[in-house]
Amino acid sequence: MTKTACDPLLPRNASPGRPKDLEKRAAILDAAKRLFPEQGFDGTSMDAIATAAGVSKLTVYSHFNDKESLFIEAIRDRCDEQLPVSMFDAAVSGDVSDQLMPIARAFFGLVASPPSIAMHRLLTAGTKTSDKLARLFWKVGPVRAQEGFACFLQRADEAGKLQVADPMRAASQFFSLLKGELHLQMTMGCCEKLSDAMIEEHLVATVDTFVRAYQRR
Amino acid sequence: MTKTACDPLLPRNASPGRPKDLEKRAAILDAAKRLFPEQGFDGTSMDAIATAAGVSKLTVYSHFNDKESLFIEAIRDRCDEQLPVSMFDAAVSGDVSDQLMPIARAFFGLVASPPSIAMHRLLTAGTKTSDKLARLFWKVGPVRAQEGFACFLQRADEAGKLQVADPMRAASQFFSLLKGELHLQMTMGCCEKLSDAMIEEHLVATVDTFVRAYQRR
DNA sequence: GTGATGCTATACTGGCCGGTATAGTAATCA
DNA sequence: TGATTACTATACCGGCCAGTATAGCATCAC
Repeated sequence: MTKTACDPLLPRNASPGRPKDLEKRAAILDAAKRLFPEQGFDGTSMDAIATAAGVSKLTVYSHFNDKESLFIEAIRDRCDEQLPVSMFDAAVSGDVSDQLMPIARAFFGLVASPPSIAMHRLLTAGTKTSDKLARLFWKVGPVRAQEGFACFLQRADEAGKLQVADPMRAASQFFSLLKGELHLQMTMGCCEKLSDAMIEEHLVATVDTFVRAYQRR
Repeated sequence: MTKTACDPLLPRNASPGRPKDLEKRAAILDAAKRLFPEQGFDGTSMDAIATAAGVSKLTVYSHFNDKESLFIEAIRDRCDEQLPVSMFDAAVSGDVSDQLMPIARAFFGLVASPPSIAMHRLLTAGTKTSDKLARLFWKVGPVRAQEGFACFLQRADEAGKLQVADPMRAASQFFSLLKGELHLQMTMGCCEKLSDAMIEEHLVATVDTFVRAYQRR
């Protein structure tokens, strides 16, 4: 029997000619995901992206309609990647502070990472483009994390470890405290050194304050 | 007697020709202070500033060396203007929460104002130029406010109203809580509506949490 | 093979912008 | 009055960039 190269069960490639190279598309997207956060929207030229991807500029335009489309896809990808999968599904047991500390470390490590800082800058740049993105990011980023952590807090409340009337607000407060002035300094780029000891001290103080505010009374 | 126009007691105008028009300089600076926050550094052209100031572009360059110099002077001016003069000098008396609420309202009103948001965006833009500025802003802005509030907290501690072991950290935490996710949403530009009721609710919850964490025990 | 399409290289258009040049007018001093 | 300087208007330079055009080569389906 003749094994036709075009399996009718697979998604039919409508166009007869040479198919687009998906690896090139990925390379372009990778370059965009790296360059946009590094240099901003205005600061990143399509030529630079094409060069970084090892591809001609026209190829970039054949895969993506224009600069804005590419930007949006790149940022959306980054959001998905950085989303912590399941950080809050631990059962409530033992000392609450001991359970909060790893969560605090993970969250701070996430938002304080250079890609997250770069991301944050892009989203707060106030561009027309970044507005649509910000709404999208808000749903898949902060909101999802808050819901997960609020869930954990509710379980802690039910287990009698904490007293949390409004878990979503408490979760939001916890994350705000965690970011704190350190995160602000980082986004501004005027962070002196930020030793690990300082960070750990900050995390401990944050968990401490949070537990004092929401301890059972 | 002849009243010479050149009073030797006044600062001597070294140059013989026509003096620079200080009003024009002020107009340029005003335009820059308005346009830079609105449109960012890259997004604001020197032509636009000259036009907005009702002045020729060359006059702009005669008063300011280049775009970066103008940017720095404009932002520095804004920082000085928005600095809250003395917000924390109230004596500690009566219910602490009642004293914290006006501070919370004032601080939130300040950082949530459109000029502050625009300012914040500029400082976190990550430009080479904004780095120097951020350090400068850090001293005259957040640090000064934290010192003032930390002073208030220390007095509250000494009066037995609160129990604050580390006033500076507590002050930082209070401000972080106050900004919270609302401020983040604003800087991203995806704030839905933000009714006054929501804001007041947020402020009350913040003060409440803060007092619970730092109440005397 | 044939035809259709993807990719590359290069060059180009049109526009914006930072900064400069020129030439003329206005204001101030001696 | 004359010298000097500020200011305006306009034009220009050089550079960067988004996006397009052209022409040739590469790769796929049939």
